Amino acid sequence: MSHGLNIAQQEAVNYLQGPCLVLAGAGSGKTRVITHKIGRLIQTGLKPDQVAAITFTNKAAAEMRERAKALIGRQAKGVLICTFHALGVRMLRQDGQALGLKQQFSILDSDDVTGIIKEAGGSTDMATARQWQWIISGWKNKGLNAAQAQAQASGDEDLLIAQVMARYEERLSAYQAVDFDDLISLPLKLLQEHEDVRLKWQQTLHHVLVDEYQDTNATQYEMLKLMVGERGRFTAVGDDDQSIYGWRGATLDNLKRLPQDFPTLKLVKLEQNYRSTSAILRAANNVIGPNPKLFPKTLFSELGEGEPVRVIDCDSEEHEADRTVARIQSLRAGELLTSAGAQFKDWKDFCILYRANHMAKPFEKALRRAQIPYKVSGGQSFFDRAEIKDLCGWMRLMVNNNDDPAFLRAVTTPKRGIGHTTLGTLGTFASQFKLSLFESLFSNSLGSVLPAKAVGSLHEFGRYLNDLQYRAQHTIGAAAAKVYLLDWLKEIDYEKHLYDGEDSEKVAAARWNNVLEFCDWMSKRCGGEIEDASGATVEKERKTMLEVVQTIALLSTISEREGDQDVVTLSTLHAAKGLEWPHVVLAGVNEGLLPFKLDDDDGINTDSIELRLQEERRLMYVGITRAQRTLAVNWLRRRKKGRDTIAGTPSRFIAEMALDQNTIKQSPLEKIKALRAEFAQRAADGVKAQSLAEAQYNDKAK
DNA sequence: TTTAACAAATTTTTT
DNA sequence: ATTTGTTAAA
Repeated sequence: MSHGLNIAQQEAVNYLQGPCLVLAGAGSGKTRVITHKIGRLIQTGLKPDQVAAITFTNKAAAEMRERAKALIGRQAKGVLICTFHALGVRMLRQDGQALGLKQQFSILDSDDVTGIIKEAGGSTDMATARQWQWIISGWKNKGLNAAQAQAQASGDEDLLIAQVMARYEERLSAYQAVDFDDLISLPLKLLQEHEDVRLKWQQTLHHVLVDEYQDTNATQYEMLKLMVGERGRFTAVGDDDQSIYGWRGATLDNLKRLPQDFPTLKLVKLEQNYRSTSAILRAANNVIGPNPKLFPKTLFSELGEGEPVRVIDCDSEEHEADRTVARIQSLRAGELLTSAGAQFKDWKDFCILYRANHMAKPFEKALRRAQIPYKVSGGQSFFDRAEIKDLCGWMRLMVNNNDDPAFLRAVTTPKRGIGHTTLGTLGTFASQFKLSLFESLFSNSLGSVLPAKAVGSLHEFGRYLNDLQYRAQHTIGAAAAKVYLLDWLKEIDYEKHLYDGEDSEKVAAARWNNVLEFCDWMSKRCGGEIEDASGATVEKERKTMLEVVQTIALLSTISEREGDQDVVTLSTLHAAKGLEWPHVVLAGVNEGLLPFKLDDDDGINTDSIELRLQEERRLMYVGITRAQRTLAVNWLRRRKKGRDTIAGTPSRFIAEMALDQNTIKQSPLEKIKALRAEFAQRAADGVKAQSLAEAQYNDKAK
């Protein structure tokens, strides 16, 4: 099992006795180590289902499963490879009853959560609701419940939010629903308070591998500790330089504490990079250099110097997109390369990375104009689309009648003469009698608070839902599911609803297409026959529709086979972690974007500016190290900010890359430095950057 | 009371 | 440019 591994990798794979921490630098083959170690564990006699590998994203889990399958064959199927959250769902479905959670609980997406918090807060607007949601989530990730949050609250606002949190939690349990944070904190509670459950999981899982360990938060670490128990049979793989989820509660403390909590911890460092050229790696090392080191390591590459890193200055977002498209086309034609070597001519060899989702738009436009196929990953997911959320609302309500957010969505789509006034009264009625909205539909005293007409429409809706529910229980397998779904859509006349709601026929058609795709996907998931990678037909476990619906909230992507599409990738830096491309363009590397504006303390972010800067630097590092052969770094002279345009300054990280003078053709390093100094001076003088940009622009016009 | 049309305001990163 | 709150018509 150790063929093709270097010494350090072998060491990590073969150490099975106890806790093991693998410090894996970027591109050092950490997925390889994990998959080989899974194989090794099975080779030494463990059954596949005694091994678990936990990843951070669904995508990473999918890839891991793929790689494991390639290495050890069909046995990989039995290995539990999933995200922390998916593992949490599994635990709660199996043993959640011990916490008073019924098996058919709902998982709320973050929009649902915002809505509930808004309600729980009384008269709060959307923006503050989001802020509070953020803060509450932060508390939950630290393992605090509402009462504890109240106890540690500092200041009136914290106290108020803690009270809202208490009401929010009440509602969740009334709805029999959980949010994303609960998927970690509730299983943790389960393991803490129920010894039988804890022992069961400890006996089941003989070895747990954790990928991207640096991104775990406090509750995840506690959960891991309880899962592996005293014996501490686990392998944590991570890189402190790639920790970019601090804003989500991830903490490097977990890395620091590991050697203390497990004194027998075996430490292995992977320092050879197999991904990038020396030129790229040097830039990466220079950027990360100023950050304090938890475990010092020196990455090296044997792939040779390679192409110099390019810095490209652009006039605007549109200009940047055009230049980037031109660059991609040139590279595909074999131009721009100073040295011969393997060329990468497929669209899928190219990737454009940026800080924030909305930055994808200009690139999408330019790529479409140039007729280059592309995909946007890590943006708005398929399941965030309004039409899909409509359908999921119906299904969630079918699975869990107490799911009030789902009720509200379903009852109003399509419009059936029930509006907010009726729903408002229904809502107060329901909370008065401590019923869910759906339950109160059938209450006898409903007629005393609502006009007969409204009661009639509500009853009709309720009866229809019961009917749907009944049919869903008897619908098993892909073919039946498909018929069921299409019948349902016809009955509620959803297609008409889409065309009515959209003034552009094209958009409506696209939405309807999404709906059909969703039905297709749903029915496939219901099992029966499914084609696997090789096109062979594989029998999958058959599931009822209800079972499938429950897992939807966790998924972010619908296409399971996106790897083999030959398309250019657009992605956020965060979503790009763990991935690599021959040619990478980092877009919008400006002060204020990357690093993101660090100045204003809005009171939400408790971390110091220095800590936040360090995380931004790691983000830049992650971006640079995605590249295998060529890397271009763009910055904007003028960029849009809200409605108006402001002057752009190159990111300090560009200077920190310490590129060779002569490698910066378009924009010499000195020029960047001078420009930055100039802007800094102006800012100090109190001159608004905007007016400076105006002046520059006018100069150019002359 | 519902629904459609209109005005206003809002952009970090993900499960 | 999209999405939320507001107002007017049905």
